[in-house]
Amino acid sequence: MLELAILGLLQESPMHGYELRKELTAKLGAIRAAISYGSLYPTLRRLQAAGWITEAAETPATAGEVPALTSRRGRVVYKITAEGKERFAQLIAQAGPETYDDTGFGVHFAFFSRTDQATRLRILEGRRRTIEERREGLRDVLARAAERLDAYTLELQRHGLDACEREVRWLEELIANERSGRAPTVPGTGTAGGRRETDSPPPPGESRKERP
Amino acid sequence: MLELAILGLLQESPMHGYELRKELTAKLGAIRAAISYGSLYPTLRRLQAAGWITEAAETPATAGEVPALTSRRGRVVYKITAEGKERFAQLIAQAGPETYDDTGFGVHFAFFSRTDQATRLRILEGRRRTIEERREGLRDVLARAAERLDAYTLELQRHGLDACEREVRWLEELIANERSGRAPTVPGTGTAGGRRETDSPPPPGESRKERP
DNA sequence: TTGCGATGTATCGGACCGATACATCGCACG
DNA sequence: CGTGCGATGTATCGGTCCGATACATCGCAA
Repeated sequence: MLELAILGLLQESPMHGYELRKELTAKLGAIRAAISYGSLYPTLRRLQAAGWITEAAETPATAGEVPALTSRRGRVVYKITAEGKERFAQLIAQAGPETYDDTGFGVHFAFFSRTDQATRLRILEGRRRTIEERREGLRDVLARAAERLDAYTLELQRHGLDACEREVRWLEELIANERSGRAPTVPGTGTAGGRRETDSPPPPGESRKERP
Repeated sequence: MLELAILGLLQESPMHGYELRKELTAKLGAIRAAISYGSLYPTLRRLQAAGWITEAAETPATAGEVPALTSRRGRVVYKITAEGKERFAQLIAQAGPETYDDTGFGVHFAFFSRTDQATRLRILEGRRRTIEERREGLRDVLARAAERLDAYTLELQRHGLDACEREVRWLEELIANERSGRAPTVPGTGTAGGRRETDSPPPPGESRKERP
């Protein structure tokens, strides 16, 4: 999963580790706390060994103002390679069971703008299936084993069941949206504090400008 | 976390691994998929080495009907020891940062009926704090960095924000309930199919009988 | 009779986390 | 003027947990 996320982010622009972590946290903040360096750096090394990313020289472009005072240690900037882009495309298109668990789905969803519509639909439906099964499991426990469990455990199940039902409804909307045209605008979610309408989402085919 | 859950379950009755996994899945189904044997068995061994659980002979009580046909291999039944109960009490009472993440909180909450009220309150408030911070982070991203993110990523954040707001409300109710008396009855959740009122939860002070 | 699904125990490699260490930079406060 | 602290930045280590896999028994239905 980390591999996919890193490849996806580096496709937007080259970055060094610290920056990568911040972007990762911003992009995936809804699904996981914050990626650990203990995972990040080893993964970067692994990706580099596989030839999917390379180290790029620290750009002196914006650093013109600041002179390279002493010697400028550290700051390893990574960029994605052509093979890396292929790898990303392959990872993003294939959907295994791990694509439907909380983290896996979140990461895939976060890169939906780089995913073709058929795959998006497949993933959304797979996720729905997964959540529906979890929901049924919770209903079973609540209906059949309620007397064996204490009040707190039951309350936990109820809260979980509620979350499942909400997520299924959310997915239904996204799926309907996906089928009937473009743009992930879910009408139900209009209270997010910030303004909506901020950006007019691009039509389904993502704008492919690879020029730097 | 697994350690805590196992100790908690074995306190209710002795079990073998397979059974333990099923009970674990039933009790924690709302927060995590299903515990892996690759975690369960090594943990059991660790707990046994520490002296917190012991192997118990297969009870021949209910097996009176069925004769021990060949030789009855396998089926290692574990039971908790006095030291194990102490360990459980210690783990359940202390609250570190890991007590407030999704899994940690879920496990602690699932054993709230074995937790004293002061600790329950402390944990609920800590969890609320954690979720509030997550919520603020998401709001910040949605308010300040919205133009940098694509429509799908934004939708993900909105969904996450919504989940945070719901959980905070849920926690508020639980906290209010906890303060003002007993029983985790959250009025909002009254549609769970099963009957409530099934068990009258014991008054706040748990019954402390350590005699074996 | 045979074969399949549930029960049951077990290991191995790999992913990811939390703690920790260490170095530089800018700036606020004394 | 210095000095110390918070942000930036790279890196490793031990430990927890997962997913795949292997293997054996039991009851039952085709």
